[in-house]
Amino acid sequence: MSSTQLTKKIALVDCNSFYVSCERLFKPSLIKKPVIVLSNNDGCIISRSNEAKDLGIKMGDPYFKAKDIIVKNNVHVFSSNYSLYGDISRRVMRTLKYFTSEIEIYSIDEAFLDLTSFPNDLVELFVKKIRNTILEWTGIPTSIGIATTKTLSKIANHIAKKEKSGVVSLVEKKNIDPILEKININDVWGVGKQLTKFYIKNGINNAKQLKNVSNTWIKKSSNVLSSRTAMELRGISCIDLEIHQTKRKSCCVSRSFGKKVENFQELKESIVAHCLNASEKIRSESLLTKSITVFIRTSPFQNKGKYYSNSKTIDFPIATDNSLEIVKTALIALDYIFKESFRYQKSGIILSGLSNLENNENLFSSIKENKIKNLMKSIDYTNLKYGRSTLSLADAGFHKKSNLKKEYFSKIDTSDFYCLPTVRAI
DNA sequence: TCTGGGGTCCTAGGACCC
DNA sequence: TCTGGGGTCCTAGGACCC
Repeated sequence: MSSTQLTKKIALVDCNSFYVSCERLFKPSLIKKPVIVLSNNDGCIISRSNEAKDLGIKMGDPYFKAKDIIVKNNVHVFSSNYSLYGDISRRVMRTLKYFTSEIEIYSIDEAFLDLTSFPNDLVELFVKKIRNTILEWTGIPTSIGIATTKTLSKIANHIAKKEKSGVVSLVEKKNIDPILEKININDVWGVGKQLTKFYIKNGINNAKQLKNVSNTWIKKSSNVLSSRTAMELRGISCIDLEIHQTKRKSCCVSRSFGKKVENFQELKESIVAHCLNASEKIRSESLLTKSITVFIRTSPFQNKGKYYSNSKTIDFPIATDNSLEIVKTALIALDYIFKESFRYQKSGIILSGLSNLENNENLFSSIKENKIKNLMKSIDYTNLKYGRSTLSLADAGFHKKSNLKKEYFSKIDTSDFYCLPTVRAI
């Protein structure tokens, strides 16, 4: 095998305007039209079609601030439909796995592939085939960037987004400096708001300049992560692909309220609902939690009324996945931090110190515990079969209309039989 | 009037020990 | 009355990602 065969080749596959693309699947008339998708509560803009980007609509902007542009330009608006996006995402990832098992699913719409074993001259052709297959099998357009490190593949992908072919490889490029020079420092993976400010202050404005800065200086003035980024720009791979799925270490469930909440009862109901949600999640992944954090806060954006934000963490005596115990503990924590006469905007819980159920077979497990285990199992089974919160706790409130705004919901659920479109023969 | 949700990792600083 | 220094562990908060 020649040495070129061994060049590290990492591809980053990224779905274009993913949430927008998912909505377009069911409304093809929206292709080439400006479309945006909003976050929970129709709060922020979290996905934009290229046409919407061209109108100057910014990622993360609050919806109400962009409303003028949206109305004036007839931008199509959707509330987010996460179960749809999750399902489409699984289809995309399954398609990728059909091509290679050397894959790290990085987010709902991105995956890294290790294509090192492919000959350099065939790799571009191969990813074009991948791209076409994803489009054909799922209807989702993607961009693919290939390079010798993760950070460089991000940059290749960034460029691919603007190419018609949707594919860009930097692997065989002798000198990529002219390319790196055109990449703004804040577009480099791992460089956020704070680092951007810091780098610009020190005369580092683009990826090429960061690449040429000394490691010791970066480490001294920032941290190891930043020096890794610079190394990766030099083509030295420091961030490995995580091919094997690792279990998560924490599980957070939180929501903003559609309408501000002032009374304790309503806050309590939201916390109970979050707990049931989170404990169901960790049980489905065979995890136990060591501690729970409850947090509540008022809106940080409103000047009227004072700001209040607080949290409380409580450890469990023994790691648990028992909804009842988790709820009970959460309510004790809530009692600690709740204060009257604030207009609460958000509440949430975090389960942390998660560990494997199998490694925790407890010597003291009693008949009572087995009963609880069986109860949890049947709750999960019922809710899976008949829909979320068929079985719940009285504390979560009865038949409550959820305090969540979703004005532009597409009402499509690809995992629900009753949402199948009907076709009639004429 | 209206500003999302869910993760990971690193570091500084305090507590504690010898 | 004088009052060290170094190590480890833990946690809260910050920065980053999508």
